[in-house]
Parts: sequence; structure tokens; C-alpha cells
Amino acid sequence: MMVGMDEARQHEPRWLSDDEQGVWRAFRQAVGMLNAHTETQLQHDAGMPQAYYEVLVELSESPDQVMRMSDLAIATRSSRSRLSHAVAKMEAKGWVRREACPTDKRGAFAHLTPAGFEAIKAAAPGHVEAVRAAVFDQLTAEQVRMLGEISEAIRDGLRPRCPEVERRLSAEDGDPAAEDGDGDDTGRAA
Amino acid sequence: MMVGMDEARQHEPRWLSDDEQGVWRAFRQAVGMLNAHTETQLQHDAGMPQAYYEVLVELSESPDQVMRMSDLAIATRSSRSRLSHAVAKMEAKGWVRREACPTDKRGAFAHLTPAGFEAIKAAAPGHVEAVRAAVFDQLTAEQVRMLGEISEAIRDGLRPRCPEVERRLSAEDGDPAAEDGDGDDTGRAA
DNA sequence: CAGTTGTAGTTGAGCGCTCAACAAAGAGCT
DNA sequence: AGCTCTTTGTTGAGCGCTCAACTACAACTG
Repeated sequence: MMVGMDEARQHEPRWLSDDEQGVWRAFRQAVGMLNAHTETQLQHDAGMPQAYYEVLVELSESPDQVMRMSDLAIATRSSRSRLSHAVAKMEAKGWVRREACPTDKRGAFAHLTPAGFEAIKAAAPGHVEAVRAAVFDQLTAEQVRMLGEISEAIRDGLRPRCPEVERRLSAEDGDPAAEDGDGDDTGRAA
Repeated sequence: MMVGMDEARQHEPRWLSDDEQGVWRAFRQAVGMLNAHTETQLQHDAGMPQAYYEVLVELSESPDQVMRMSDLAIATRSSRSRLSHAVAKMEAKGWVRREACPTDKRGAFAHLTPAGFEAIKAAAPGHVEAVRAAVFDQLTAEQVRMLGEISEAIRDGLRPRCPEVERRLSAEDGDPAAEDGDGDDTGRAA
């Protein structure tokens, strides 16, 4: 049991060098502070967390300010659960309206309301200014370019293994201990 | 009302260019996925969130595995409140022990226990491997170097204005609306 | 067509974090 | 000494997120 890690167990772990450790710590610090900064900025000035902001942005850029819940979840890199909770809250605030899908009866659309549009319109300038001041004003053009490349490399490297599939893959190496409740024998109804 | 922002209101906001927006989005995606990845990795393999891991690391590297709560809070870039809650949980798990400070009677030490040391010792290889695979294996040496510089620039640019002081500064520009409950008239007791 | 498998979305419990309020003690001032 | 200001740490409420369970429908299969 406790299979989990495929590597990092039989061989001596590939520890980080001092330089790498320095880079990693600086990165963690920068990301942590930046996140805290933009988070409280948005919460304070616009009364919404950053995650909601990104949902509204995505919706506002969509053809008719409408999106399927699932697509919206993918676009914002959030779980369906998270998005569902989030949209529920934003619906209560009047920023988003839910609508049933006629062709696929389990589906739902999330619709940006005029009030939601106003909310993001009001939030955007302050947020963009905060991002510019914290990031782009601190970097040279060359560094900005590199940050883009670096981010893409990390993101693309993570894409294949990132979704919650993770440990589902580990089942491939012959471990039949699939006791994580996947194949749940739901007592069907109706 | 809705004063808040010092800049980004009288002038037209300095919107991001298309390139900058692309960089910013890739960065957000990378950070979001990376965070989710390491978070679930640690939670899954070691039963602790990343924040606790960093607390244990900081403690384990300290001279006698002891630190003042405040210093520990600063070192981990967390609020006193957060650390207090975290240490409470970790104390319940037997990873940390609290100890009163003899010279300053309001102070407290956080002490890493042997069990805590074992916990982080067990957690480290998997976590380091995840970080290496997600970050350093994806980047060239040059990119790693640049990531360090970029992170330092962002972090150092944020350091002055980052603490919760933020809006306390905005009171300097002549806005007397200090109704955010700062100067709280605590009813003394004895 | 029934039976199975996959997909879309919701729900509630539990957890970590934030925020404001608080208690207790040090530090400075008169 | 007494008074205020500051620092240290804790606490509880509220919130967003995760995780697992669940409903409901769609799509594939024999």
C-alpha cells in the first residue's frame, strides 16, 4: 500500500541545488505576495475574490455573455463544484443568471447580467493597475517576454497530468486497489 | 463613496497590451495549475497542506527547531492569525509543541517535535520531486536563472506595500474617512 | 429496447484562510 | 506611580475551496 509516487522512492530523491532552492523560494514568495496583494485589492475595491473576477472576465468576453457551465469551468481552470458554488453566490448578487439548455437537459448556461457587466467594468481598472504596478512596472521588456515563455513551459508541462485524473493513472501500473470510490455502485433510481 | 484606489481613476487606466495580457494569463494559468498540483500532491502523500509544509521546513531549519511565533509568521509570510490556527492544528497532530517565553510573557515559542521532524522528512522527497518535475525539468538553465531574477523583482517591488498596512497609507492623502475600525477603543479590563 | 457507462451539474461536510475583536503584557512618557 | 501606545498571540465568524456523494440525463452497447 501507499504506492502513490511512481518515482521519488526507489532512487535517492533528486534534491534541489542551492541555486534552485533560491529560485524556488523567491518564486514562492513572489507568487504568494502577488496573490495576496491582488486578492485583497479586488476584495476591497470590488467586493469579489479574484476567482469570481476571472469568471466574470471570461463571461464578458464570450460572444453573447453566455457560456455553458462546463466550458466556463475549463476556461477558468476550476472544478465543476467550485464553479457551481461560485455561480450560486454570484447569482445571489445579481451578477449572473442561470438558464437551462434546451437541447441537453442536464446542461446549464451561465449568463452575465447587466449588473454583472457593471461590476466587472468597475473592478477592472483598479485590478489592471495593481497588476501593472506589481508585475510589468517591475520588469524589463526582456523579462516580461521570458516570463511568458517560462509560464507557458510550466503550464504545458503540467497540462497532461494536472486534472483530477492523477491517481487514476497510477492505477495503470497494475495496482488493483481501486478503493477510492470511483466505480461507485450508485443505486439507480426511476 | 467607493474611494479606495489612489491612482487608476482620474487618468485613463493603463490597460495591458495584447502581449502583456497573454503573459499575464499564461502566468496565472501556470501558477494556478502548479499550486493545485503541489497542493494535492502534499495533501495526498503527506496529509498536510503546503502552508503547513512550509512552516515545518522553516522550523526544521531553525537552530534548535524552535522559533518565536511572530518570527515564524514573518518567515512564512503569513498573518499571526493564520499561523496561530495552523500551529493549533499541528499541535493537535503532535508535530509542534508550544512553549511559553520566560522573558516576554506574552510571547510563545513553536517547537518542532520528533514526530513533526519525521513528518516533514517523509513529505520532502515527494514534494521536491513534484516541484522538480513541474518546474525545473521544464526549463532551461537560462530560464531558471531568469525566473529567479523575475521573482525577486516582483517580490521586492511588492515588499514595501504588501503588509496589511495598505489602506492605512491611503489615509495619508487627506482622506479623513478612517471608519475602518483602526483606532479601536478597546474597553480595557483587569 | 434494456443495461451499462459517461457526462453535467449540484449539494453538504470539512478545512484553511481572512478579518475584526480581543486579552495580556511590554515600552514610553509625564 | 499612572497613562497611553504598541506588540504578541488567540479566538470565532464568515467565506471560498475541496472532496465525495448524488441526481439527472445522454450515449453507447449487445
